[in-house]
Amino acid sequence: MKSHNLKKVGLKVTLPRLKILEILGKPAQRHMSAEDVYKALLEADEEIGLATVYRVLTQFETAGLVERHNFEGGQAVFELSEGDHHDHLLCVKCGRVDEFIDETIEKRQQDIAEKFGYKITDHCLYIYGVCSECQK
Amino acid sequence: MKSHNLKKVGLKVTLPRLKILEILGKPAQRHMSAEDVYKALLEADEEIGLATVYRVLTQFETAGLVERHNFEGGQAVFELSEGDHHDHLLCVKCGRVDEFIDETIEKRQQDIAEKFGYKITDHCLYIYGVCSECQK
DNA sequence: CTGCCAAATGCGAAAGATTATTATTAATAT
DNA sequence: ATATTAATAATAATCTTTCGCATTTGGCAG
Repeated sequence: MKSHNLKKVGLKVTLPRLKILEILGKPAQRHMSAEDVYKALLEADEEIGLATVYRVLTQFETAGLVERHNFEGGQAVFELSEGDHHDHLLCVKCGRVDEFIDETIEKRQQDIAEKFGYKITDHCLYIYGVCSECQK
Repeated sequence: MKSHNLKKVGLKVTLPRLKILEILGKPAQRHMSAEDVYKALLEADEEIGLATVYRVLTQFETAGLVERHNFEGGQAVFELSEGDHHDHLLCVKCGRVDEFIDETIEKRQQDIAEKFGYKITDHCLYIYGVCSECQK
């Protein structure tokens, strides 16, 4: 069933790709770095090289299956994209990530881009802070 | 006069630091990567090591003198901070960067963070697009 | 002004993240 | 089932950033 998506974007259905999709699909661990995905694969007893993970994630990004985020911290983070755009709230203490969408902000961004003469291709909003748990 | 800032944040006034401040201060080239700064220093006939550039930029960031941005493209980018917070519009074709500030968005972010129980420490909004020049 | 000491720098090496190379293997169309 | 083409594994290479340590320098006491 997932293989459907791969075929649709012109990618062969291979075991590494399916496994990586599966890992990213688990709601517990959205927002994973390539390294994270690699480790998760090892834990699932899948012998898939780190280079392959990077290659596949980049292909997925190009195909629009995942989104790449440049959060703070050096490593890019990937997230399965489900059509719905959203922005992010990140806890600087525990690394927790929350997602949100706000129409007012979306609209304002359009207005601003227009005012500057830009044609938007993409945008991202990261709010860093301390989550309720970590404030205690 | 610039050395004033350095002293105020508890950093010794050294030639590398002054030169780096000077480079970042030129309006033509805000938003530079460490490598960019390093090259600019070489062009100004200043023999300052790349490691020092990184070290100094990180210290400046800690001291609040510059801001670090994780734009797309692997390298972090630094910008002299002048008190005024602002967000960024980036052209994906030519690399141009425009700055803006929008109170409506700022306010909404506060509301959202509050709703999720976060205490904001920082935030950044990057709008990627094609600038008016590059649309021609 | 001189010299001391902590702090800063330079250089090279190391670490971390990501991409490229190439021989081998697997997926797909026929 | 087989040929064709793309994907993978493994390793090396690259790029960005940081670290360790010997040397130098800025700030300050005398």
